[in-house]
Amino acid sequence: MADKQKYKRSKQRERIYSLLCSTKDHPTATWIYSELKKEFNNLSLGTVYRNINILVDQKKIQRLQSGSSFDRFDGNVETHYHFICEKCGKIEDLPCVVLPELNAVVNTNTGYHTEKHRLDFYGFCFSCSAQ
Amino acid sequence: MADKQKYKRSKQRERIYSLLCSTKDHPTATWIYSELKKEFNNLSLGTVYRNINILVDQKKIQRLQSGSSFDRFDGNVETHYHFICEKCGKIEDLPCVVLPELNAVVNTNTGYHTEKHRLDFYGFCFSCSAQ
DNA sequence: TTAATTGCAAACGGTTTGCCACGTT
DNA sequence: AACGTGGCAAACCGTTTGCAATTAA
Repeated sequence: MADKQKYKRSKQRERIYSLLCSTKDHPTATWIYSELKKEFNNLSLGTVYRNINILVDQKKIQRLQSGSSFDRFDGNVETHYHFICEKCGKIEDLPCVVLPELNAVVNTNTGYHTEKHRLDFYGFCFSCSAQ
Repeated sequence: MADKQKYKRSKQRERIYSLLCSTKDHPTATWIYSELKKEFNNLSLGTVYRNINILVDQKKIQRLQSGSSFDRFDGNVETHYHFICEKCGKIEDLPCVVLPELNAVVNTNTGYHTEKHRLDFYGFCFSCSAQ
């Protein structure tokens, strides 16, 4: 995933991409694998993961994930928002007012009913932006 | 983690809880383990995980995580918000307007600089709330 | 005494990676 | 020819779990 990598075309990657664009679901790697296994008899899960990472690197698809790979825990159970450093992964509490009216926006403008949301802001923390 | 489980006290759990309350960082299980290993010589990581889950179950702490355990991917790289079903884990796109002014709120009211955020709403999807 | 908790080690499950053959340029 | 890609299987790593011994109620 180096910066100056030259990617070549591959049928598998193109199908993964078109498959992801053709659905409004938010597929998992395993689902993509089982779908494309029908077309590519010898497809392996490793290939799916490798290509997904390339596509994310190319910014053609996005990974829906909170940030770091392991769970983090918070002794503060009150709703509050977080600032997540895109470089070091540090999570900091935001001294911001929580906006319960966001729930109301969703409840009146969509068919969904919600009473809870999660809001994370991304950027560089002080020490990382100083570097 | 059944509903009518009666939890007994344990020194380890009480220290995990007080440790989580004493810091504004958002520790990982491994960090908690290495801190408390100093006090409990034979502490094991399994104990930390078990007690974390109990504390989450008791709603004394919160787990900072997006939802399901495996990554999901989206062919739509435009910023958009999601509705996540708390029961089945399904992720759906919200036909909502994105609110770039939320970034401005953070940038003017806190010391942080952000140009990107992620907003997830939680609730029950149509089929799960029908049940 | 009963049942929850612990430490230990093995198992789990999603993801990554090393290797070598194959495909693209 | 040079090098990215695929398939396969093993490795990785955070988390969970089975078990026997310990501890709280």
